[in-house]
Order: sequence, then C-alpha cells, then structure tokens
Amino acid sequence: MEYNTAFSLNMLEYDLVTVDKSTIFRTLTLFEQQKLIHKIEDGSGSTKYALCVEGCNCEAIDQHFHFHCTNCKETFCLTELNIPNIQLPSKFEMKQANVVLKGVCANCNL
Amino acid sequence: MEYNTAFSLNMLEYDLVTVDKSTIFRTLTLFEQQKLIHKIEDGSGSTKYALCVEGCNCEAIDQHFHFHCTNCKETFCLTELNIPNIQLPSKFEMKQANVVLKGVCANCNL
DNA sequence: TTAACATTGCAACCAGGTTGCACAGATTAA
DNA sequence: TTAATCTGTGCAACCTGGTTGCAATGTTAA
Repeated sequence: MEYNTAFSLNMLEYDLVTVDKSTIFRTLTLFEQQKLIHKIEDGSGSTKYALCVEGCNCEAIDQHFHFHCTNCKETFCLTELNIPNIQLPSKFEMKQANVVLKGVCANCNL
Repeated sequence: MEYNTAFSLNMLEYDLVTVDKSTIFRTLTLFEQQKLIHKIEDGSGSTKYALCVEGCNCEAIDQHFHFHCTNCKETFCLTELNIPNIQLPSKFEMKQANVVLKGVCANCNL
C-alpha cells in the first residue's frame, strides 16, 4: 500500500495485518531516528508520521506546515510552505515547530 | 494555586488533591465549551489548557502561537503573536490552527 | 416535604503507546 | 560444522491520559 498523506501506527497496523504493533512501533522509531520519517502531532489523538522528502529538514527551524482535514481526517504535509520568521519574546529560543492548520481539504471542499 | 502557563488535567489533578479526575475533566470540558479556556496540543503527550484572555478569539483563524519549553516542559501562550497570513493550496480552507513552537524559554535560557 | 435536577466520586473502561521476555532465524567465530 | 552471538519479531502485559456509567449526595423549586 501507499500513503499520500501522513500515517499513524494504527493505520499501519490495520494495513500490515500480519505484523505486530510492537514491531511497527519499533520500526517507526528507528526510521524516525534515521530521519527517514518525521512525527506530526496533528491533534487527532494519535501521532502521525510522514516520509521525509528531499530537503525536508524536519529537525530544523524551518519545518513545514501540516494541514489536518477535520472532515476526512487526513493530514497533509505542505512542504512548499515554510514557517515564516517569527519574532519571539526575548531569550526565547526556537528549535523546532509543530504547526498544524485545521480545516477542510481540497478533496472534501467541493 | 495559580498558573502562568498552560495546565493539563494531570497538573490540576495533582494540585486539587481532593477533587476527582473525572470532575476536573468534566469541568474543563464545560469551560472549554463556554470558551473560558482553550485547548493546546503541545505534543507533550497530554492536552494542555490555557485561560482565554480578552480578545483571545481562540476559535477563529488568528489563534495565537504557543511555545513549549523542552527543558521545563512549560507551555506559554504567545498572545501577542498572531498567525501570519498563509497562502494555502487551492481549495484548502483553514478554520483553526494549532501552532506550537518548541525550544528553550527565557527562564531556562540563562 | 417532595420531586426534579445538578454535581461529584468511584470504578471501570478504552486507546495509543511502550516494554520485557522468549523464541526463531541469521550471522559470526572457532 | 558447531557453538556462541546478534537481530528481528510476536505475544502479553503494562502505563498513561482520557472518558463514561452509575450511584450517592447536594441543591433548587414548587
């Protein structure tokens, strides 16, 4: 199978019927350490993952936006949108960002 | 007690020793419906809440940023920072935003 | 006083995430 | 080849946060 949007442990467990949850979890953890995938907390209750793309730079400050569709529950990586420069209060140092925009995606917004 | 930063069910449960978790949960849910507080998903594993301030507008698109300190684990509402205008892909319609910047806060960044 | 309603605590449950342990297959060293 | 070791996996159990049903208690109004 193939995912165009972010996927969760749960979704993998459902699709990979013969593989144990713990195995998938450990594999995801490994992939994340190797920076093949990155975590997204989209507020859906379960952590999602997305494949890192060329120049994904997911550990750096200019991490991209994510869009969570409240209708179909899919989470999209908006890789073309970078997080703009933000003027933080004094002495606050940003290392990472988790940006999830919520609304209705193009597929559901007919 | 008084919180300057966002608080979780857990924290309240710890501080309000005589009050049951379910009661706190139901009260938080009520407060949220009444828009006295708003939810923040800071990726710490547990949902946080913050008091809505004058003009908090937490249901609207221009919800403010949050800052999660990875050192002290506090989550700050950066009410003065509004989410900038974002050019979404065609037909994507944003209704809400959950923006959590992560790093080190002023207290920890000495 | 009584009936209706609201609030609370307790216990149980659920889901997602995580870990310990034992087993099987692959790999390596003697 | 054989023995020792390493690696990957499944199973079961566990933890935590969140959530709900239910019964008991408190409050309000007629």
